[in-house]
Amino acid sequence: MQTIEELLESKNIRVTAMRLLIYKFLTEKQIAVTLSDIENAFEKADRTTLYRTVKTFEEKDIVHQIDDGTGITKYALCEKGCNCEIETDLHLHFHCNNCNETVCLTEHKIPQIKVPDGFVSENVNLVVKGICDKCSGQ
Amino acid sequence: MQTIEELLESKNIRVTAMRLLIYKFLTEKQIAVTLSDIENAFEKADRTTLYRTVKTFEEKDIVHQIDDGTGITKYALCEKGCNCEIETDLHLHFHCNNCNETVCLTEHKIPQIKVPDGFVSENVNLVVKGICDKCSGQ
DNA sequence: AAAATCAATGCAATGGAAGTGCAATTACTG
DNA sequence: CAGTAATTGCACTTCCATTGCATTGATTTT
Repeated sequence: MQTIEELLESKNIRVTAMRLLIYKFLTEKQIAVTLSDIENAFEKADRTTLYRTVKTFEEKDIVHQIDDGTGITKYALCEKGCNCEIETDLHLHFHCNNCNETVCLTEHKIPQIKVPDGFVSENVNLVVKGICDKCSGQ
Repeated sequence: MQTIEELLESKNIRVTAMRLLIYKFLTEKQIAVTLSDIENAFEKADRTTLYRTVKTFEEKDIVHQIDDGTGITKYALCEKGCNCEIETDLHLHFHCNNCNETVCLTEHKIPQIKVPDGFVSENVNLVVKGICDKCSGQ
């Protein structure tokens, strides 16, 4: 079990107060968050800083970007089983039409998608929309 | 074989010169187009008109919206086999990282996606990225 | 056919999100 | 401790989506 400081250092990311806070925020949220979500959580910090922090995390494969079809890019921590640095990894995300939350279903692998002759598949983005477990249970 | 006029009327859309032109443009393009694409094709027309025309087509299930991950929404004509009015229809689109074009692969059905207990799947958006047939053939 | 009604179009403006340049600050290195 | 490099904050810019309102055009009613 390594600390957040150790994790950042192992990824060659300079440890700053801001980065620790944002990382902590991401671990607490179990869902994918937008930049605005982070912005609302840290009203003191500048939006650009948050933007660039997340971009840094993304470059270093600490978070991955999610396009769930809402038009707003979301970010989520890469967990064990999330090999998003590998181009061919299949990202499966679930977007709830009710609560508008998006979760990563990293443990749910999806089958290989066949494409017609001549097409070369490099990456797959799969977003399932519907009602999530929290909303369907009510 | 029905004319465009008849098609629009059957969908309760008033026939105007603009709408006929835009529909014709969409049939000629075999790929999904952005609003800007349409704008460039009709420089005389106002952007708002084009926007609202496409939105009207979308409401009446003449075109469907595609989110291919470029951040810009694209539109494509619904063809036979494209039952996008049906919530459970699987939209499979291919986005070429080389020429930046997006095509509908309506004839390529994808397998049922399993989601964890408690989750209810209503809709699936699947975008495959890679190199399209035109670009890979070069 | 003219008047009245309703939809479609064009113009102007707004809003939201992504991204950039630069100066100031903060953290590392020798 | 001085110098260097990275980080942060502020001010802008850009791009696309969207809306309000006035005007034009088409359809219906009398």
